[in-house]
Amino acid sequence: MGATLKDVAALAKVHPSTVSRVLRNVENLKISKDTKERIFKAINELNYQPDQTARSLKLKKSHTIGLIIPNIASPYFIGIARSLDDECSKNGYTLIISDTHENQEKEIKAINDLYSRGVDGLVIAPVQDSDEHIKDLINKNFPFVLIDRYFDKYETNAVICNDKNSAFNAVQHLIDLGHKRIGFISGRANLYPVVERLVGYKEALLQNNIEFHEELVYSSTPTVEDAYVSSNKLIDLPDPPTAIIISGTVITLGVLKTIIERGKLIPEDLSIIGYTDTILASYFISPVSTVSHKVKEIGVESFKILYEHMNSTEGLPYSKVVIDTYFVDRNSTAKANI
Amino acid sequence: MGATLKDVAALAKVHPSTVSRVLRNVENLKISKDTKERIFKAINELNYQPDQTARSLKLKKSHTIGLIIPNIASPYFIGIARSLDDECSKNGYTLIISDTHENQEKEIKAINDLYSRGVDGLVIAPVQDSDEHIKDLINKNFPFVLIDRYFDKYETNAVICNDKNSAFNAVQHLIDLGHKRIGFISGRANLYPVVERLVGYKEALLQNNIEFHEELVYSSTPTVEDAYVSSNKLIDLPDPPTAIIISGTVITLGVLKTIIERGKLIPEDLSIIGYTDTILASYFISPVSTVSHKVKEIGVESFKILYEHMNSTEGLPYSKVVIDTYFVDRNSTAKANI
DNA sequence: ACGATTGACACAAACGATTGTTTGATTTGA
DNA sequence: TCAAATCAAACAATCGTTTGTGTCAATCGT
Repeated sequence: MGATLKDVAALAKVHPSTVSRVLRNVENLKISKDTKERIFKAINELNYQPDQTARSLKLKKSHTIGLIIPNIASPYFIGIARSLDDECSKNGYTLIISDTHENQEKEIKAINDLYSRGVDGLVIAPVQDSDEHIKDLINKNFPFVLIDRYFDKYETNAVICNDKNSAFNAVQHLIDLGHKRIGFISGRANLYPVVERLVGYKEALLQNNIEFHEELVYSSTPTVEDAYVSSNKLIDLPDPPTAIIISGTVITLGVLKTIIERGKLIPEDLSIIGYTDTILASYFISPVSTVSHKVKEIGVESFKILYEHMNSTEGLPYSKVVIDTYFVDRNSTAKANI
Repeated sequence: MGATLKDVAALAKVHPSTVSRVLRNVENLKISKDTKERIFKAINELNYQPDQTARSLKLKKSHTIGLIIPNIASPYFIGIARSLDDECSKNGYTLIISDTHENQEKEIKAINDLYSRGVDGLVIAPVQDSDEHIKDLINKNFPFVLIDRYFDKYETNAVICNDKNSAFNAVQHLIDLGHKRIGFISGRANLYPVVERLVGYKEALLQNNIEFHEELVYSSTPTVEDAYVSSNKLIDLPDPPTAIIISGTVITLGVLKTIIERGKLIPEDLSIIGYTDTILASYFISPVSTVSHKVKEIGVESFKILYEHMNSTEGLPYSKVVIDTYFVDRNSTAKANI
């Protein structure tokens, strides 16, 4: 395609290695001013741009990192992607985003693909249907950090949210308003955040001497349709919940659909607290109070950790960062009317 | 990192070139079964994965394409990205997404970065503040396709939407309902789709003998805040519009904010038609009828065109594909009450 | 004034693959 | 039976950089 180092060198009548050193501004470099000028002139004239592929091959560094997320359409993950992308740009890295569609095979393929493409590190929100490939990465000593989701059985870098706490607080908030029958609807049950939130949910009940009822808890695929079905079942219960915790943006939409159809008023008939991160939550048919995540921080922290691990040969200890959540009140909760 | 061709070759006691040929399954290849088996065994044993960087360097093909979009948080562009990503996966390409934040400099940087990283082609939704860099790509004869936005002054590959028509139809729809004062709020005025939509808007008015009023048209930055300001100005007009065409998702949110605050009812007090592509539009405070885009087709078509241009040395003619839009009625328009 | 330093660059070997060309061995054909 | 054809695999150059090591002249110190 374009001009190469050799072309530049030929035009400037020097050796390619000299051009390379001038370009990289190697330390303790002794090159005459005249030569430098000739080189820069040649570079301009030929509009030379270094071939990053060749550099990567030689340097064994691509200045590229991969982000593997289950759903590129989710505002939550996109927020993280954007933040991570910003950090990358600032530091001269290029980000490659891979969408696994919450599919374990695609995730494994993506990891292999990116690895073999020579990314320097990986940020992964794993599907969590299996974990052998994660173990592989650990064994290879390849730099990566898990986000949002975590495997208790492995020690890895991770940036996760305070899910247990946030759920505990949300439930406590509802209990304080007099609610006793509190529903919990979420996406896939095996996901770390869902597990943790459920733990927080149960702990809050326990601490307030409220019995846990299995029938108030629904997990499903993260689709509007499934959430619609789940929420309808909840409402159809003989003794339906007076409040619902909703785990996930898409799930929230499904629940809203039910609520509209059933003519329920929020928060008069039903209090809801969602987990979602988007300005859109304010514009929902009925605005939803949410437990929100500092998505920006997740991106920043994961880059920071990854950066350290990419640029150190010694076995750095793993970092596990827990990011706090915050509650955004949009008046979708009210006192239980008993 | 991992094992190389050489390692495999050594273990299998053959020459690296043999391993390479066996792996790529070169045509007319004569290799004894025994040797092949030894090679595959070695590959498995060493868990060999070819170094794509080295391949790219040698083959001058990276099987990578770049997508440059102004806003990765926009449901519209994410839809395109997802579709394009799917096409890429299907065809063994990796997609690198670059977010320009609607910033011209970042776009230029992104193009240079991706080019120098050796992507085989580019899909670009340009910021359209300048176009010299687009001309550069043309001169370099580098494969790329413009999406959503287009430069009338250059002939390039492009996949764009039928914006003039869609706006014409939307306005006609409103006129048919008896509306005469129809507002138009959009993001940046210099963007191709905005320009086209405005043309369609004006044509519809003209054809129905309705005078065009400058004060009914607002363009701004694509932010909730600006759209909020614009829509307030529209409503504060001595003779305010009875219907509004809203160009863009974020702009729609700003208008909705105004409408809620001012206590207007949709569609009783005000008819609105939005341009946005997302299931979310159904869940807005007031669902918005929209002109929607076949985002999936945009991804598919742009990949198809790009693929052809990447894999042909002869100067292929440029393709310009126009994708039709479709109207989704969510009852946000009603007869003008005069 | 003469060896030692240093300045300014050139040389050449990598990095890990691909591929046109050779080489030696085996088989074929007449 | 022996040259020609075919088979199976090795050799070596190359992609565009980077970087350790040479080299040769000019300058330095004493």
